[in-house]
Amino acid sequence: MNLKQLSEHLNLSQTTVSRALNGYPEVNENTRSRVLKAAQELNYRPNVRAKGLATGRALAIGHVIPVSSQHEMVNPVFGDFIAGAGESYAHAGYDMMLTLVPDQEEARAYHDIKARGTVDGMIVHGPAINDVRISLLSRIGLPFVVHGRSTDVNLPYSWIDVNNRGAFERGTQFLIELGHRRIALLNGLEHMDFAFRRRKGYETALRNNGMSVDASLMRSDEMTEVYGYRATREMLARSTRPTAIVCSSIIIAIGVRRAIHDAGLVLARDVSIITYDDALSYLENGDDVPIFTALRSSVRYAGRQAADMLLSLIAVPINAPKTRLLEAELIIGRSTGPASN
Amino acid sequence: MNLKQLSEHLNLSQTTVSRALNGYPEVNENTRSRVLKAAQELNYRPNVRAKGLATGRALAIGHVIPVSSQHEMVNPVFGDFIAGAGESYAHAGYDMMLTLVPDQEEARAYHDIKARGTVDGMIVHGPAINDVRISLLSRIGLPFVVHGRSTDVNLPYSWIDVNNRGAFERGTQFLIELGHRRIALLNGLEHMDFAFRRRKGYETALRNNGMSVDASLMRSDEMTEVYGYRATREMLARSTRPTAIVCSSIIIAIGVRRAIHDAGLVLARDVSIITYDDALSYLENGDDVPIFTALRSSVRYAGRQAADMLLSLIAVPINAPKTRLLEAELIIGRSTGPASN
DNA sequence: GAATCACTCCAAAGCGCTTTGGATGTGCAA
DNA sequence: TTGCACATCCAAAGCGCTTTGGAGTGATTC
Repeated sequence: MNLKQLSEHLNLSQTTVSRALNGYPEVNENTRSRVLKAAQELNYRPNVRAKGLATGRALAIGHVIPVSSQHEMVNPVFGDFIAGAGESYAHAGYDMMLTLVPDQEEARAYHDIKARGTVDGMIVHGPAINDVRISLLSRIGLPFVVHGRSTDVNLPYSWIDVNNRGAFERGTQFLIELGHRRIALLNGLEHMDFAFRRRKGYETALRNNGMSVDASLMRSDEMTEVYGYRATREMLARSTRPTAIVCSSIIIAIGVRRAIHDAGLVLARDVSIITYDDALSYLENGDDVPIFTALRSSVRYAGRQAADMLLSLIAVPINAPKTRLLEAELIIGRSTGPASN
Repeated sequence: MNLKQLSEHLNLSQTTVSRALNGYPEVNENTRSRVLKAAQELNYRPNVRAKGLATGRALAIGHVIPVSSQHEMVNPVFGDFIAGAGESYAHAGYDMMLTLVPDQEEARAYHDIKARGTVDGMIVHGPAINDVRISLLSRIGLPFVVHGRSTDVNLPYSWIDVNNRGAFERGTQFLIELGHRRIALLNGLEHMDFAFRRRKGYETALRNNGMSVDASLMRSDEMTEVYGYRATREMLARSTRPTAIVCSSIIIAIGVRRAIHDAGLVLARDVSIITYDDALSYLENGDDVPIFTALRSSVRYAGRQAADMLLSLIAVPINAPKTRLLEAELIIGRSTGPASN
């Protein structure tokens, strides 16, 4: 069933039917309801490609998912972010287009996508420090929203981010107030902007309290369970082991907990953990009482906000960049306690 | 830069340029290389929408992601499956289109997608027992591949699946041979086909060994860490607690491990765990020595295979349904030991 | 020398929609 | 009655591509 058939069936022109369906004023209300009724009954759906060709809009949003080429790893927060964004797209009648790209090829991928004309806008995932993609996309002229920010980029651009620095400063401060002095940081890869900011927050808290920053207590890697385990096992084997560990992901924290158990130590009593928590649907941080003391911010919510932001940028393109800074909340769970020595 | 501009720049017709770019024979090789060179230099990319309109093909594959409406949960294996599939699509020049749909509305979603004409084929995720979507898609006439199978559907259809039943039979048998007699099952939701088959496998192993199936040792729910924790805590509190637990997901197993620790018990010595492991990139089951004894099959690999299968079905539509049954391998880790009593 | 053929190329139609630029009809003021 | 505004509708162009149905040119065949 296409427009032509529908309009013949109604004895109307394609013009009128099209206008009736798209809510234009120059059509009689009786006619409009006739059209809508018939469209409903005949299960008519406009062909998106044709519509896109005619309007120049693709009615789709692109997500370029960087896949770590060394680790072949997809960021686990991705599913929930997408779930949030998908809700907004569905409401607005937009499709979501995914492209998975090895992280070095991202720049080319954006060019391709622009040239192919399959999307009206993009969400940029996983910004690094001084990320080239931002100036690239600005030049390309495709509306975009960054999930995160990029330190050292001084172009204006739209983003939604969590206050990573503030969150980690607060989390670290919390541990310091519990008496901890040897506090380790198991961070994500620090060329990533979020990880960079988290380290800054961690360091700020230490310095604010007159403590020195000890490089041997800081790690930076792809955020897996095994990483958390190994790094912790190694640190706990030292003569002066850390009494608290700050993790950049609940998955790391799970590995840390395993290492603590394996070492015959008790969580919260011997070693405290505080972790960042993206509130992933399948990795809820406990139910009534949180497992981990955590800095929580829902990545799903961020996805929905990012999508809304992008859709409004597309609707009114003259807009100045929009930004939104979310605060993570500190959740007290059962993984922290006063320093043991 | 579009075809018209490119062809004017080359002093050729659009026809010839189009044919040169698409590898048709009726064009002089000198001309073709001239065209290719110019296209390269001018960074020409055909507009996908226009191409799709003209050919009737969308050059995109649809994935409808069911979102559990009660739990707002996105299946965590999804990211890795997509990563695998994405590799195949990229090679073939296909885009990937995602639609997130509350699980009750799935049927309508497929109709919409077909009518909108945005995709050439679909991957069906998370099939239930007797899943209506299979007959629906057959009727709609859109090529599709199911990730999983659907018991009680007797139409022919293409699928790729793991031998869930065999895997769980084998895993349970392994525990029985270690002397376990009270073996619990923490399964996924059993209206889902994979979970149904897993239970069958588990029960088969018990029966084969003359053991009875004890409903109080079986749970079925959304596969989260908290579920694993709660169910285990509750079972361990009984007078006759299970000595081994079979889990349908490594995330459940992580919750189970936590409950075992919390109960003051020791993994493998007091309680054994064997789990299904999708080989998720961010939840690797340890490195050298696996954390959990597991039935492992890479969901990423399945994604790639599913995509290849679908692309070949699209290329040669007359094909009979393709099917592929993967075997999970049994990995011996440190979560299993002889029964303690 | 005419007919045939292979090789190259092109003009134009068509994919399903939107949108421009009227056309037609009606009511009302002058 | 004329003129005009307004409401309602339509024909046709155009979005960027593919593909059909030739057309032109030498070379080959008889």
